[in-house]
Amino acid sequence: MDDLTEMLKGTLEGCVLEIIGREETYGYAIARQLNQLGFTGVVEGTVYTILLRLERNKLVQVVKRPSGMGPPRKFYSLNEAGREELARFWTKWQYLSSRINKLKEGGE
Amino acid sequence: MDDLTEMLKGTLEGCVLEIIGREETYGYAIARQLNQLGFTGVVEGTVYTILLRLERNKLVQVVKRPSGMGPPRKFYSLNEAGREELARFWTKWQYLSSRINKLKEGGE
DNA sequence: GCCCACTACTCAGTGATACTGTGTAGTGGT
DNA sequence: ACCACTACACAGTATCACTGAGTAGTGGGC
Repeated sequence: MDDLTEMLKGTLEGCVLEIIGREETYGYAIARQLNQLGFTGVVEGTVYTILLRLERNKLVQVVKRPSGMGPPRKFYSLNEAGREELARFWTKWQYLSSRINKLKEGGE
Repeated sequence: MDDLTEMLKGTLEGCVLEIIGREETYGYAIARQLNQLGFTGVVEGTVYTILLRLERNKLVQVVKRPSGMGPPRKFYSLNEAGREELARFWTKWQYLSSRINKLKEGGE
């Protein structure tokens, strides 16, 4: 698939929120999961910047735990603000994608 | 609706291409049409920057015509490269939106 | 013991995009 | 003369995904 970078803007962060909302997880695993989900070309560096942003914006709770497979991992889970942000994200996605699809189907 | 700015990145240009592809039209009209289609908050300045970019990237043909209602209008229509770009845009949209919707519906 | 692959995170800098604000200008109504 | 509406351009800003370089821990092959 072509480069999706620009189209991911504004949606990738929401996708990361969704993944974290399912179960407590960490950056390296999120990156691999995204790629497995078809978000090809999303590299680790990108995921880490999003995670640091989520932390800075106080949307997640962070716990550091030893790994056994390498350096310690930072596990992320959503707090109340994060769950609200995730809900807002899906509302916006629903709104926008429906408009775009209508435009695509020839709607005026 | 909340601010859609970030989510529009990478898709708004494609939407403008789609509108131009339907019939020859001009910036001011495109801006009003977008708002009518539910893309609220998209202002004229944004549309003009996109149009100038499309022109610079040689995806459109431009014709200037007097208006009778104000200053002359710049009418845009797609050339072959523009139609190809539009097709690529919809392919990418289809790909990405399907992945995101699958994620939303709880798919792993 | 030494290198290398894999795991795991950080951070400064880049490129692309939508938006803001300001300016210019033509037409028509009061 | 003034104002509203139409119509476009352009410099500057904010945000976001990405790049590249760096730091570290674990374990396997030689």
